[in-house]
Amino acid sequence: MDSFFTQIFELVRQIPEGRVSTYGQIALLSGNPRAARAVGYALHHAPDGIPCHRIVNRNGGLSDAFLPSGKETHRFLLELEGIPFDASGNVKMDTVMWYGKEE
DNA sequence: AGTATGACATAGC
DNA sequence: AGCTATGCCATAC
Repeated sequence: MDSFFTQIFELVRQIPEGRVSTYGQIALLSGNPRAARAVGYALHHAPDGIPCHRIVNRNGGLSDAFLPSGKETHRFLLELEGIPFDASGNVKMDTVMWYGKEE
C-alpha cells in the first residue's frame, strides 16, 4: 500500500478525458471522504503524468492557487479536453463530474 | 513526537 | 452574495 499521495495519483490518472472530479470525490475514492485537503496536498506533490487540471474544487472552479500556469491555462486545458464550462465560468459539474471509475 | 501548513468543504455572518 | 471562521485529513519541518 502506497501513501495516500500515490492513491490520489492513481485515481486522478483513471479520470477519463473530458471528465473532471473534485478533491472531495477523489478523497472519497481514496477512502478518506474528509481528506479533501490531503488530496490537494497530494496533487501539489503530483509528479508528471497526473492530469491535475482535471481536478477542480466542489464549486467546479479551479483552485485559487493552482500551479504557476494559472487558472487561465487551466481553463484552456479543460476546454481542450472537451470540458464544457458554465456561464459562471465554472466547469459543468453536472455534465462532466466523474464519480469514479464506474463511470 | 508535536506543531504548522495546505491545490478543500461547510456553516455562519 | 461575498467574506470569515471552523473542521478534517495527511504531509512536512
